[in-house]
Amino acid sequence: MFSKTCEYAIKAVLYIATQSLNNTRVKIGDVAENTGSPEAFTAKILSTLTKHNMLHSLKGPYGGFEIEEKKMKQIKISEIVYAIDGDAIYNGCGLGLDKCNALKPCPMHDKFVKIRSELKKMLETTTIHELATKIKTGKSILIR
Amino acid sequence: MFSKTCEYAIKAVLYIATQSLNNTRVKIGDVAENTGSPEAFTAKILSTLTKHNMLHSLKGPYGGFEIEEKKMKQIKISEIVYAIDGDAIYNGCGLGLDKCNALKPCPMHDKFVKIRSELKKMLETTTIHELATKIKTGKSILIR
DNA sequence: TATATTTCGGACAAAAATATCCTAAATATA
DNA sequence: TATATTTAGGATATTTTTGTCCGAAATATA
Repeated sequence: MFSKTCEYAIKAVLYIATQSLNNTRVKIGDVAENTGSPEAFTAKILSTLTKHNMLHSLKGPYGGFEIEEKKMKQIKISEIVYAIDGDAIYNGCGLGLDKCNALKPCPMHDKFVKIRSELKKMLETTTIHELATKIKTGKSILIR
Repeated sequence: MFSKTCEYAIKAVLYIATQSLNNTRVKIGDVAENTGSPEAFTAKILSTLTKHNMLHSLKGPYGGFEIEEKKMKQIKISEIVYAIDGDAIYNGCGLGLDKCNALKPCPMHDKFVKIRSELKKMLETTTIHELATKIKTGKSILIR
């Protein structure tokens, strides 16, 4: 569904968010350890997300990553997916046709549109805050 | 959603099916040309599908691939996907957790289960014959 | 039987995705 | 100011996916 990179990105953001809910800033090493992701690769991804203004980063001792509660409530999972994987999941043809639309549809077009619009809606209505809260209250996990 | 290999596989099967509806047996070159797929790679894929007993192949002059109308009506898109991509799309965790289930769910588990069960149902209720007919009647296309 | 045609299958190649390493830049603290 | 810590970013490496090539096997036809 998502690329590995995108899975890491979502998990990283959620881990940082849960820690930010406790006013704790986290280092890359912590993120990697608590999401089961490769550290150096995670660093790249966090850098990208920081540039996209989804995270706040601070260099130096006591530095790390954090995310304001206000932002957690604004940012939707769809935005992370879009920043990392682009719009293929939302707009690409399920059979890989260059052009595929209602006028010249691939044989699965209608069926795909239906599924994907639900996927899209789901991602666009799910906030970081909602998921981070699930983790904080022990209702779900990010690793194992 | 699907791997490139799987996209080629579905398109190839559908092309062969539309031709079989006209009692025409097709060669790999025809398949590649009419689905916009690389020929040698398509050959590999068709070989796999033949082994999975989804297609019938014949070597030699006037040989090629075909699929019985009876089979077109039996075989679902889900079977092609499973043969090529395995069950990750049906059972894998959306965030890539090794173990993710209702008891120890990732934060997106419930939402993913909902989407994926619809995707699964869609793939499991769509037959080759249904889609091949759409192509034959000009309602949809496999290329461009 | 000889030849041409076609799929089959193994080895190999290229491209893309995933992952590592290392140095620079920033910054808190002593 | 000197040092330790941490992110940023470029270069490089590894793995996986996608793709090619070529000879072998099968078979229709002359």
